[in-house]
Amino acid sequence: VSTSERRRNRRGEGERLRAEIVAGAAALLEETGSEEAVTLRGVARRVGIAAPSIYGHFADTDEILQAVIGQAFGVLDEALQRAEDESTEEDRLVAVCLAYVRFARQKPHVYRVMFGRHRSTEGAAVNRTRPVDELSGAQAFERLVAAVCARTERPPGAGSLRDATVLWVALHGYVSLQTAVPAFPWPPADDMVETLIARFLGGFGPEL
Amino acid sequence: VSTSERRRNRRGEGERLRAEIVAGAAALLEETGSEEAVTLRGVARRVGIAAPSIYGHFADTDEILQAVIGQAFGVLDEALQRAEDESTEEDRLVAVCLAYVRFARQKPHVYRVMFGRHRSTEGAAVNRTRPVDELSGAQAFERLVAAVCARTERPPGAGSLRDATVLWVALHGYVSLQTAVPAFPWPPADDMVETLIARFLGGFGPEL
DNA sequence: TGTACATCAGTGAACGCGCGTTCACTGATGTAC
DNA sequence: TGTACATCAGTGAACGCGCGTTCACTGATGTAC
Repeated sequence: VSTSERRRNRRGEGERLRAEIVAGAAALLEETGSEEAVTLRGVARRVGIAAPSIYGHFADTDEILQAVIGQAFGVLDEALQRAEDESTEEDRLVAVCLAYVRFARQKPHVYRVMFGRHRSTEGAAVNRTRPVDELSGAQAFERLVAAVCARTERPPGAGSLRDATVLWVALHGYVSLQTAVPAFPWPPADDMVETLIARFLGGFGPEL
Repeated sequence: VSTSERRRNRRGEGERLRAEIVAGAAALLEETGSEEAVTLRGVARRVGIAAPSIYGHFADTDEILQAVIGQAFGVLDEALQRAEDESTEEDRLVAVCLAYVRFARQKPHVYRVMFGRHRSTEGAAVNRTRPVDELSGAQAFERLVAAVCARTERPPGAGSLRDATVLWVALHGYVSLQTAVPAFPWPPADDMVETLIARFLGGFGPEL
């Protein structure tokens, strides 16, 4: 995302601007730390285009944010997959959890928007529980479930859904609070992740 | 917070408006679910006064939000204290945790603002860890520490700070995600809290 | 007890600003002949 | 190979709106005499 002069895209490559807009909005969000700073005109300035040029690709600012969120879920999933691939079954859970925490710490404000907005319109029905695999982030969550199963040496099932939920909740609480209240005396991230896993999967953490 | 006609406060009672502004801002935040909806003019409309009337009590909108947050921390602390008072040492931890969760569920958007904004300016130094008791919510946190100690039958100390941190992180993650992703198949709140505490204490939750 | 006056609580009109959105447009680029 | 043309990618100016903020003000209320 540079500030240098923009060259108009060639014919047939108009879709490139779409990607630039998403990248610009993500950068703007992460830099300012404020969702309110992500305005249509603000994004246009950041990308280096005239404001109306956005309408060719997005109907409104919310659509841009949705695209930012969607892309971020993809990046998160890739990070978890890499952690999966580069770990043994034994240390997979730690690796996946650390990758999750690292993702959240690298893009704290994008992360906050991913998991901090009330998304009541997700799917058709409101006030209705849906299967996990229909929600955004489903793939990432499934990786966590798989890593839990690898660690507890149990087959996937309702129990591992519960286990993964408990662990997810703890990881999310950790990274969110660390971003929001940096002045709190947090333990080092590795320690914290290990402790969370040990405690919430029924083992004993260090120093307990 | 009514919409009925306002009567001008009598002499010497001008401070009443301050409280009305804070209440109006909190109501507006909770109803709209959006921090962006809490504008100076919006709050004035909600309270039923002219916009400039606010300047007698607050310098800007952020000051109003700070007051809302401060008051909410007071309410949270009172709720936890009530839970303390009405419980035995044995079931104190469950009672305090449930009170925390209930508070967050009753005012989910106020809660989100309390713990979701990056407060880098808290205290003088930036990027610097501070003792817990200098942060907002310190009293509430101390109640959690005390409840953990009551349950583990250990004296307060570094270990219980760590314990309370781990539990806090889990509770916060739970209530935040439940608000943000209501479509996720969450277990009932009581089950979830019990599971979190049971796991956290190194025991075994139900169905594990 | 009455009355003039200072003060307090709050107002109404006006401003400049950035926002989202519309409209007619421009100019480069590829294509048909 | 040249040229007319359609199309594509993006622009500039303008609009109405709600916002924060200022300013001089109003009118009720308590107080001093």
